[in-house]
Amino acid sequence: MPELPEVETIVRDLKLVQEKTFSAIKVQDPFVLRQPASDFIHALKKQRIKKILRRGKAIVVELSSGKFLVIQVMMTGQLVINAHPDKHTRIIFSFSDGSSLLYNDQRRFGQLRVVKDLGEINYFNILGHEPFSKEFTPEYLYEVCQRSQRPIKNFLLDHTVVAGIGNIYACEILFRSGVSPKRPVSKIKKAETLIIHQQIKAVLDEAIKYRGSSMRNYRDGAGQKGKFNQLLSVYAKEGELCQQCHEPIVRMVQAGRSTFYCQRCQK
DNA sequence: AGGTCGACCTGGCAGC
DNA sequence: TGCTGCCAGGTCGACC
Repeated sequence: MPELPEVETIVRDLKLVQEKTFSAIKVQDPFVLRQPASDFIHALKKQRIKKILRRGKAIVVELSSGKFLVIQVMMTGQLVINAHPDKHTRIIFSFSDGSSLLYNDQRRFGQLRVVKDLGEINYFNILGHEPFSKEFTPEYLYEVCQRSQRPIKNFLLDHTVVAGIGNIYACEILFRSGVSPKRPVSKIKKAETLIIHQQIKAVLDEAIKYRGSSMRNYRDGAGQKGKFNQLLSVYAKEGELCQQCHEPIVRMVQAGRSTFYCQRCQK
């Protein structure tokens, strides 16, 4: 899905629908719901949106009933305000003031549901620290690294370790840190975890400022693409020359997913 | 028990 | 043009 910066951008854009009240919900494709459509509609109708926040890569909409609408957009989900429905529109939310919000999802991996308690969704129970929380310290990162032999790339993708980092930003963070994606985390020195910790925050923060990266499907709440692509150094740049040493960027597969890196700059 | 892999879906693109 | 195979931002459960 959209990773942390993209979901954060969507959540910020959704401030526009805060305080609005759902008047109608049209389920075009119940496949994306994790409960019967009638339950979903019933739980939302006439509810006012109190607050919208992000946890990991999930969007949490707090309703006036005290329940939560949870949206995981996964790879291709979009939430777009006041747009025209198309063939990928799965849910149409209408508000009492005449405005609307569409949930579009090409691949239908996304999931929506209304719950009383976030603990009903296991994702929230196992999620690690948020990168921008005070709990996410260099000491924490170093300590969890000691307990594993996995390559650092796979480790950064593990949302039970740290929430919100996906394939694009894991690659970029490691490039900026000068650390090879293959390095077993237990072999990473304390000074290096300090740099990686710093780069996690720096890369994600910068990507949020640029409203995320749009490789293919990602769009913000207004239906616009993110602009961080132009600042990517390695992701999807196989064969292009490293901006630092001019060696070609290499692609390899780790845990079934593409990793892009510079063999000379990342040790 | 930690870690990896395939499945879940649809569609775009490269190569033949 | 049309087919095949590969690839894609995530997550979970099965399996080693």
